[in-house]
Amino acid sequence: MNNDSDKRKDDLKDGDALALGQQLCFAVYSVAHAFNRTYKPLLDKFGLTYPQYLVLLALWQKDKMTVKGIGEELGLDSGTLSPLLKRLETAGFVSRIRDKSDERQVIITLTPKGVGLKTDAFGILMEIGKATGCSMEEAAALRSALHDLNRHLDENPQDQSLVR
Amino acid sequence: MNNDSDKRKDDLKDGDALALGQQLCFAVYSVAHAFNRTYKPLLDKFGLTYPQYLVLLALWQKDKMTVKGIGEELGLDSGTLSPLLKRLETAGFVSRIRDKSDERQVIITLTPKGVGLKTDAFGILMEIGKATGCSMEEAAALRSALHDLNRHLDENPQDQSLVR
DNA sequence: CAAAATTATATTGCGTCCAATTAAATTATG
DNA sequence: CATAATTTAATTGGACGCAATATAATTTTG
Repeated sequence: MNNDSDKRKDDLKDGDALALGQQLCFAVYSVAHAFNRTYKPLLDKFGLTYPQYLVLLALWQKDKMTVKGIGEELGLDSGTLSPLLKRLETAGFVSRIRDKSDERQVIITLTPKGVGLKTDAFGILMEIGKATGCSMEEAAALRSALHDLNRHLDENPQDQSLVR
Repeated sequence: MNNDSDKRKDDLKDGDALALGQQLCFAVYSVAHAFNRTYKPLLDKFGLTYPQYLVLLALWQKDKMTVKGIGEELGLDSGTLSPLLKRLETAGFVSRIRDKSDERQVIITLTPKGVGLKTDAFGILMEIGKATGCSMEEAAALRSALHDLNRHLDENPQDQSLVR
């Protein structure tokens, strides 16, 4: 059923706030995919996926972390990491050894092959740097803005409707 | 303090360029996950996932798109969209009808239920806006920077190392 | 027109992701 | 010190995301 005010519903002053192009979340979503596409051919040479590469980045900073420790660094849980780490182990980049003093924990350690890959990572870093088209300063500024955004989103009070 | 030669082993000029915190890609990756976590409780109320919500956003802008058309809007292929759209159909948000004039194409159309959800989407938009902690201007600036980055990454010449 | 090439969608397989559950080990408590 | 509560990983199931392949419809070309 029509009336003469049909059109008004979607003429909000600023165009349509629900347009994909106006959504910050979609911009982030798209860039995340774009990074993935850019990394893929570089990481394929080593048989790595991007999340696997992130785990190696974490281990190059601090070797011998537990699964939980890696999860905290990357924001991933054991549901993601357990199978991922098994694949890294099968590929020979890390070892998984249960902590003798606390058998609940599994210590992830870089193998020599895993350590050796760090050298190649600088090449990847360079390629990605070029691909972004950002200067160091631009990249730093963008990173900073994203860190702030991340902090805000994570501080977001969880859904209160279910909290007694 | 220690002997000044101690720290030389890993001082590649600017600290460690491979640190997770210094990687723009990881900042983007983390924010994408953070957005997902923020959206989840809001979308759960409607039984939607975030990618499904993106499809609806696209259809609210332009209804009756083909699978390919939606894929171009969102940067997704049929491997992702075919099952996703079936779930949206099963949930009653869209219909999938093969184009009579070109039976290769499937036209995705919003059902009344799918159209009706647009009203609720404004509420979600508001919640997300609050959660970002960004002003309109900050969000617009960040979006713009991300669009530039996206463009650069997608323009990145494909791996030339295999091309002779 | 018939064969070949192209296009649009669907399917399969693998690797994330996350929620929920399970199992084992450790710590806290009565 | 025995049991309850907590902690850590692993597992399971559902949903992306993408590469590779398959299938059917359309267009191109010889």
